[in-house]
Amino acid sequence: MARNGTTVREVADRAGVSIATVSRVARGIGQVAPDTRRRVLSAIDDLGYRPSHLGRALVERRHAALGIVFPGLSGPYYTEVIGGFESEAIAARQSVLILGTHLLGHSDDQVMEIATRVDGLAIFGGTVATTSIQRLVASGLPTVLLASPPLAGASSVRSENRAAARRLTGHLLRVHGYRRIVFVGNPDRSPDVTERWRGFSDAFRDTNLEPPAEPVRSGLDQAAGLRAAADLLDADDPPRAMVCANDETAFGAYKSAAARGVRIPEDLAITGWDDLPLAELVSPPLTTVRQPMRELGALTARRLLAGIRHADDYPPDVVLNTELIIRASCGCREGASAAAGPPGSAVNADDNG
Amino acid sequence: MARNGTTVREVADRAGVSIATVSRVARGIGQVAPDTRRRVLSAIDDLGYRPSHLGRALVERRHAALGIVFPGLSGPYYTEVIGGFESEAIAARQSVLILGTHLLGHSDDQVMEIATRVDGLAIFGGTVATTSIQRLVASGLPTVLLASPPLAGASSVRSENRAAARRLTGHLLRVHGYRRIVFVGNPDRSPDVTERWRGFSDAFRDTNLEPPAEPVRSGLDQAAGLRAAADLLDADDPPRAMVCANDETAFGAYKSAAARGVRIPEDLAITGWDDLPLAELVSPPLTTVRQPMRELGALTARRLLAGIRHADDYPPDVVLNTELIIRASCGCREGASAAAGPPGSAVNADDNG
DNA sequence: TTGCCGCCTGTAAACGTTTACCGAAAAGGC
DNA sequence: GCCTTTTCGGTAAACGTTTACAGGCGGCAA
Repeated sequence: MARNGTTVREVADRAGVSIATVSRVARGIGQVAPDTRRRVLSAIDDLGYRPSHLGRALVERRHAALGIVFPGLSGPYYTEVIGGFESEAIAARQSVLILGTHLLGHSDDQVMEIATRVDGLAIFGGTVATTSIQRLVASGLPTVLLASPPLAGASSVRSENRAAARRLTGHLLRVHGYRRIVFVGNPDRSPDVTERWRGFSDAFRDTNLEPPAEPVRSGLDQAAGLRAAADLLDADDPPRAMVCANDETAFGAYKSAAARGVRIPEDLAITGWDDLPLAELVSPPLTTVRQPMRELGALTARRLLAGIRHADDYPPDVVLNTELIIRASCGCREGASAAAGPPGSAVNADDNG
Repeated sequence: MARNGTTVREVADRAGVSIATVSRVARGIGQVAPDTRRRVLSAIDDLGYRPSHLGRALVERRHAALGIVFPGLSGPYYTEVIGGFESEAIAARQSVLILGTHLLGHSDDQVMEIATRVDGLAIFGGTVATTSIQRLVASGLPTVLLASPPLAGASSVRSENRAAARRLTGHLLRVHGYRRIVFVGNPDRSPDVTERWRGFSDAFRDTNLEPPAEPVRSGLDQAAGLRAAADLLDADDPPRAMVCANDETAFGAYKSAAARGVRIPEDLAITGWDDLPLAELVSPPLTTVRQPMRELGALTARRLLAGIRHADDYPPDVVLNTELIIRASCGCREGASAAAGPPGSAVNADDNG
C-alpha cells in the first residue's frame, strides 16, 4: 500500500472518529471504548489501511531499519554473513538495507546516503574511507565494523585470522616441509586478508625462515584466483604451495592447475579460507580455515540493536574463533582438525587478535 | 547523520536565510543569487547537513527505494540474482531493501510492511501468498514476480525452464539410454522447479515412456540433496540417474555417492541446474543448465524502475534463455553444449514457456 | 516620474503520523 | 443530588522536507 496509501484521515472519516483515535486503535495503546474500537478496526479492514512508515518514522525519529555495506563482490562468504545479519534484524522487526560498493570511487556518498535511512549501520572492512566512518560515528549513528578491527571509534565484530593463518602456514612449513610457499591475496583491500598475511609471515619467523617479501596480489573471486595461479604456474619457478586468501581463490587455483596438468597436492599444495560447503567436495578436498560466517552477521546485527537501545553493557568488540580444517589439498591423507583459538570460548569480548 | 541530524532550519539560521532558500541551494534548482548560494553552501558544509530522507520522501511521495523478497535460503543462485538487482538499483540511485522469508508462516505481514517502504517490489516465486500479491498490485505498487510466471496481475521476469529440462532429460533417455531416472526437487515450493519437473516428464512422453508419477521431494540446498540422495542410494532399487533441481542439490548427491563408493557417472549419472562456477570444478564436472542469474536480477530492477516512471512500453513479461551444458557427470566424455531456447533472441517479450 | 518586468527570497501549506493536553461525559462516593 | 474521579476522544503541534504563491526591489522603457 505505498502508492495510493490510505491515510489515517480517511479511516477516521469512515469510522466517524478523529485521527488520534485511529492511531490509538492501530497501535493498540491508550484507552478506547470497545464499540469505537470495533468501528475503527472495521474501517481499517475495509480500506486496507496500513500506517505509513514515513509518517511514523518522522515523528518517532527512528527508521526501524538497519543497513549493511559490503564490497560489490558477491560470493558465498558475503551471502552467509549478510544472511545471518538479515535474519537477526528481521527477528527484531527491523528492515534491512543493503549497499554493495561496486568499486565505484564515489560510493562514500552512497554510504552517507544510506546512513540517513537507518538506525544503525554495519560496514564491511575496507569498503568505506576512515574519514567517512568517523563522520558517521560523530553523528551518533550506531556503527559496527564487520570483519575489521575497531577503527575511528566504531566497534567491531570479526573472526580471528592471524593465529589461524600462522598455524595453517606452520603446518605447511613444518609438517610437509614445503619451502616455496606463496600467499595469494591482497592485504591492502581487506583487513581480514591483512591479518592472514601477517599470520602467514609469522609462521616463517617461527621457523627461523625469511617470509616472502610480498604476497601475490589477487582479488577474492574465483576468476582472480585462476589468473593469479596461472601466472604463478607459468613462471620459471612455480611455488610448491599456495596459501589462498579464501576458498574461492583456491578454487580458481584448482582450475588453473587442472588446465596445466599440475597435480594437487603432489605437485602443488593449495589451502583456502572460510570452509565453504563445497570445500570438501572438490578433489582433493580442500584444507582450509572455518569461520562462523552466519554468526558473524548475526552478532553484528545484535551489536547494532544493542547500540540503538543504548544497551551499553554489550561488549563493544567481538572476535570469533576460527578452526583449522585439514583435508587433503595440503598433502595430508586423513582429515584432522584443530581449533585455532582457545577452545570453549566462542566469543571474546576484547580484541586480542 | 541520522541521530542528531542537522535540519534545514539550523542551516537557514546560520546562513541568515529562510528554509526555502536552503532547500533550493541543496537541490540546485530555482533562482538563488550567487552570494546567497555561497553563504548557504558554507553553512551546509560547516554543519555537515544532509537532507533527511524522511522529510523528503514524505513530501515527494516516493521512497527512492526498491525491495526484493527471497526465500530465506541463501546459496549462490539467490546471491547472484540479488546482486544483479542491487547493482542495477544502485545505479539508478535507489536504495535496496531485502527481506528473506525465513520459513516463517507470518512473513506475509512482513512483506506488506516492506511494501510501505519502497516504490517497487520484486518477489521471488513461491515466497508470498497469491492473495497478498493481489493486494500489492491492487494498491498500485509496481510489483514484479521473479522466477515465476505472471500471477495476480503482476508482471514477471524468469528463465526458460521447461524446454531445457525436456532436452536435458531427453539427452539422458536417448543418448545414454538410462531408464531409471528420478527427479530430485520439490515442484510445489518453487515455480522454477515446477516447470523443470514438467519438462522432465515431457521428455519421457517424447520417448513414449511413462514418466515417474512423483518427484523425489527435496529442498534446494546441499544438505537436502545429500539426504535425498542417501535415501535413494540406500533403497532396494537405486536409480541410474538423478536429475537434480539445482546444482547445490546435485553437489549434495555427489557427497552421498562418494560416501557410499558409488561412482559418477559409471554407477549413477547426476545433472544439476544453474551452472554455478563450481559446476565445472567438481569431479566429474557437472552436466547442468546455465541460466543468466545476474541478468535475471538486473532485468527485474529495470522492469520495476520502468513501472515506477510509468514507462508502459516496457515488456511486461520477460523470459530469458537457458543453455544446456553437457559435461561429464551425465556419462558424456567431452564437453558439448546446446542452446535451449531460440538462438539469438536473448529476451522474449511474452511468456511462451 | 511612472509602470512594468524579472529576479530573488520569504511565508505557509502539505505530506502522514504520534502524542501531550484538554474537555466532556460517565461513573462512583457521600 | 453534588462533587470527585475516571474514561474516552478530540485538537493541535511536531517531525523535516518541498514548493506554490506572493511580495519586495531594482532596472529599464516611455
